[in-house]
Amino acid sequence: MSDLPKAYDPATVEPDLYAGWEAAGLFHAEPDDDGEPFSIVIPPPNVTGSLHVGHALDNTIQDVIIRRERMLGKNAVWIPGTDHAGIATQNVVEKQLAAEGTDRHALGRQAFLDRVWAFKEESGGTILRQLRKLGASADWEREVFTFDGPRSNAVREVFVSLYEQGLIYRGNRLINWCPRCQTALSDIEVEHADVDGELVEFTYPWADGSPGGVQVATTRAETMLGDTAIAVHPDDERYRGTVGREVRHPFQDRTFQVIADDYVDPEFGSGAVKITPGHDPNDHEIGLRHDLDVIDILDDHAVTTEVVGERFAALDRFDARREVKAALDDAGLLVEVETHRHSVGHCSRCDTPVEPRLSLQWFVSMRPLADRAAQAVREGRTRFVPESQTKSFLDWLDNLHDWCISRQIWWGHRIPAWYGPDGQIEVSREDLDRDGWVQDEDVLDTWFSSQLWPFSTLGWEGPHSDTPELRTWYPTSTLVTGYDINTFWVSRMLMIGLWFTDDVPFYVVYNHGLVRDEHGKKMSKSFGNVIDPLDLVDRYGADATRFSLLRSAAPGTDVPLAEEWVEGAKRFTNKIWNAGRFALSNLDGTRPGELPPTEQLTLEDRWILSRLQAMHAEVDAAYGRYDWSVVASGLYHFVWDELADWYLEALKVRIYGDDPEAAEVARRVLAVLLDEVLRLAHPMMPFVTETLWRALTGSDGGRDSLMVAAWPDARPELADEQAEADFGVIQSLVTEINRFRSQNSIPPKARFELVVASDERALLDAHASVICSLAGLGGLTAVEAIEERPGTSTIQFVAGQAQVDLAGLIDVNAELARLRKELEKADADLDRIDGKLANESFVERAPAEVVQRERDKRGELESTVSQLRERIDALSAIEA
RNA sequence: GGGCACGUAGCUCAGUGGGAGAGCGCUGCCUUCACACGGCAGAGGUCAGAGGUUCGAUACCUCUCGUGCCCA
Repeated sequence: MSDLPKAYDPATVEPDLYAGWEAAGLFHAEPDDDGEPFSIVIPPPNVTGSLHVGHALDNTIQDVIIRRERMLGKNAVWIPGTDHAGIATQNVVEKQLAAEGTDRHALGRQAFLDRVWAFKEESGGTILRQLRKLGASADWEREVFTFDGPRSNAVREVFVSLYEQGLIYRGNRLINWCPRCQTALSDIEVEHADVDGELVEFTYPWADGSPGGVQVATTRAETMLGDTAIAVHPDDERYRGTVGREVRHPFQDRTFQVIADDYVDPEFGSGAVKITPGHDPNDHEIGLRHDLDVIDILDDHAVTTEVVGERFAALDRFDARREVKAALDDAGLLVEVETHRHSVGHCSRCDTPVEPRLSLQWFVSMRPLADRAAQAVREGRTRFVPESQTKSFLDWLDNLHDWCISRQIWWGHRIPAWYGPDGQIEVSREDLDRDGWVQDEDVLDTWFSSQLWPFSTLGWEGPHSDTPELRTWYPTSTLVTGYDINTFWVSRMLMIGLWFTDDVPFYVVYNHGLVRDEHGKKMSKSFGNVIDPLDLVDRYGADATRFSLLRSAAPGTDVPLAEEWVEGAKRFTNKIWNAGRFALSNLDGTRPGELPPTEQLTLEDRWILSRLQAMHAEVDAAYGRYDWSVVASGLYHFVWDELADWYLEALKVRIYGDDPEAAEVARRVLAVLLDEVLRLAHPMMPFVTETLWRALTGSDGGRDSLMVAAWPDARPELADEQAEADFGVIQSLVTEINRFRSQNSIPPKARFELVVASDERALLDAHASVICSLAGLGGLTAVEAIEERPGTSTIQFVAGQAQVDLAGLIDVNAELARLRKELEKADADLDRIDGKLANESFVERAPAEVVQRERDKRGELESTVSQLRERIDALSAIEA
C-alpha cells in the first residue's frame, strides 16, 4: 500500500480525477433522476473575464453545497453559465479598436458586433475552464449564456410583457450619464465617493438693480450656467420678503425667481440654494414641484453647448468650472472659495464622474414589483443568510426609484421598440420590417437579462414554457453571492421572478463577504495585494485553496486570505494524506464495514468513535447554518488533534503488538473511521479525499466514486461520555509526563518507570501499555498511595499523582524552580477563590451548583498546595 | 446626515453572565519506522475606554473614542 507518495502532490492527481468524474457523468443531472430536487444557478461571471479570488470563494461555496447535497442523495444540479456584461465587454473591445487606431463608429454596428462575438468565442470559455481547476462540479452540459438564443427570447418576452402591462415606459427624465462610456446608467451603477473639492460662494444680484443680492454656494460652479431658480426654506426669517423676487444671471440675458421649498436646509451655508434642474436630481425634483425651466448645458461628452452663451461654450465641464469661477471673481460676485470634501457619483465601470442629465430613456416602474418582492421576504418565502442582510435589503426595496434600462451601447439585447415615421412607437415580440420604421438603437441594461437567470437557465422563454427542468428545479434552492450584489442582482431576480413565475426564484440567499488580504484590505491591482487563485491551485492544490477560503468564511463576514494560510491548508491536506497513508499501510486490505461489537472495542476506540460522532454532529449542524468556518475547523481539529495525535498513536500498540485479534479489531475500527472522515471532508476537499477513498475501498472510479457516495448517517449511539472521561484521564497523565520531560530537559528516548496513585487505578492499570507507548515510559505501576521519598518528583494530573525516580534523570534545581512556580500559581488561585467564597452575596445569591463548584475547586487546590509544599521540602532536603 | 457592523494574543479571527481560545508567527527540545508539509512543550492578552445592571461583565445596557460598509 505504500505506493502512495510520502507527501501529497495535488498536481499529479487533480486533473485526472476531475476528468474522470466528468467523463463518468457525475456532474450531470436529469430532471427525472432519483432524489429530492436541489438546484443552484451560478452567478454568471462576465464572459470575457478571468477568475479572481472572489469567484474562487463564491464558486467553492457553491461546489461544497452541491457536492454535499449530491451525497445526501438529492437530485442536485448546478447550472453554470456566463453573462454578456454589456458595458464591460464593449469597453474591452473598444479599447482593442482604439489600439488599432479605429473605433466602433468607423466599423459600423454589425461589424462591431461580429468583432465582439469573435472576442467572446475566443476568450469566453476562460473563466469556466478555470473553475474546473478548483474542482467545480457544475453540470457543464447545461452551460448557458445570457445572450444566447433562448435567453434572448426570454428577455424580449419580459420586455414586451412589462410594456403591455404598463410597467415599462419611455420618458424624458433625469438619468446618470457617463460621458466616457457614452451611455445612461442606472442609479446603482453609480458609486459615490468622497472627493476633495471646493465650495464656491457667490452672489446673484437682484434683477431690479437694487444693491446686494442672494448669496449661494456650490461645489459645481459651472452648473450656474443652467440655474433657473434660487430656493430658500419657507420658514427662514432671513429671506422673509425675498421669495418671489427676481435675480439676474450675471453671464446670460435672463432672470429667475427666489422660491420657497422645504427641501432647503437653512443651516447649510447662507440658507439659499441655487437650483439647476438639468444637472442635479434634488434640484430636478424641486424643478418639477415649481414648474421650473430645465436647461441642459452639456452635450454627450460633458462639454458645454452654445446654450450657455458664447463666452463659456465648448468647454469641458471641469474647464467650465474654472472659467465660471474666474468670471465670477472678475464680476466682483465671488464671495469665497473654501476647500470642501463632498460626495461625487462615479461610473462603476470606468470611474468617470457621472453627469446627471435629462434624457429620453426606457424605464421600468419598480413600485409594484418591489412591493411583491418585499412581501415575499417579509413572509420568509426567501430568506437571507445571514439574516442581518434582510433589513438593508428591505430598506432598499422600499426606497426604490424607477430603473433606467436603456444603454447607448451596441453589445446587448436590443430594445424591441420600433418608431414609425409619424412618431408612432410599437413594441413587439417579432421584429418589425416596415418601410419608414426603425428599431431603437439602444440595448438593455445587462441586469435586465441576468435578472431572469434562475428560470431562463431552466428553459423559460415565456409564460407558455413548461420544461421538465423548470418543473423539477424551479424555484432554485440556494443562491450564493456576495452581499455587494444584493441590490444589483438578487433584488431584481426576486422581483422579476415573482412577477413572471409567481414564485420566488430561490429559497435561500447565502451572502458571503469579500475576499481581502491578510490585513483586511481590499485586494486591488493598485495595492499590489491581489492573489491569483489559479496560482494558488498550481502551487498548493485545489483542496488547500478551497479549504483556506472556507476556513475564514463565516456567514456575512469578509474573508481574509494570505498565502501563508493557504500553505497551512496545504499542510492539513498533507496531514490527512499521511494519516490515510498510515492507515492504508496497516489495514492489510481491510475494507470499511460494520464496526466490531462494542465489547471488543478498546477505550481509545470508544473514545475516538465518540469524538467522531460529536464532530459529525457539529459538521452537520454547521452545514445547516452555512457556517463553513465551523465545518472546516471541526474537521481540522478532529483529524489533526484527535485522530492523528492521539488515536493513531494509541493504535500502534495493537497494530504492532502480538495479539492478532486485537489488531484485527483495530483495523476494522480504523477503516470505518477513515471512510467516514473522507466522506465528511469530501465536499470541501474533494481531491485528496477521493484519492484516499479509492485506495481504501478499492474503488476504480466512475459511478463508484466518493463524489457520489452516501453522506454518512449520524450515529448518536456512538456518543460515550464514560470513554471520553476515561481517555481524558489518560491524556492528562500523558500530557503531564510530556511537560515534565520538557521542563526538565529529559530526552524523549530516556525511558523511566512511573508509579501512579489515582482513584482511577484500575483504568490506568488496564491501559498501562497504551500510556507507556504514548508517554515513552519504561513501565507503569499503579499503587494505592504514593510514598514520598527523597530523590523523587511527583507529577500532578487530573486523577492523581505520579512519582518519578529522579536519580540520573533531572537537574534538581530546575525541578525546584518549576515546583515553586506551580505553588505560586496555586496559592494565587486559592486566594481568589477564598475571596469569592468570603463574599456573602455570592454564596447566597449565585446558583448552588456554581457555589459548590467553587468549593470543590477550593478543596482540590488545597491538597495541591500541600502536596507541592511537601515535594519542595523533600527536594530541598536532597539539594541541601 | 441616516442605517448597519465591528474594536479579544504580534497578525487574522472564534467565543461565552461563573477561571480567556484557534490558526499563523515567535521560543526551546526532538530527523522515534504515516507525516520535519512532522512531534513534544513554552512564551504572549487590564477582551478599545468610561459609566451602569448583576453576587459576579470580555459577554447585557448607555456614552466616548476608533475602524469598516451601505444609503442620502
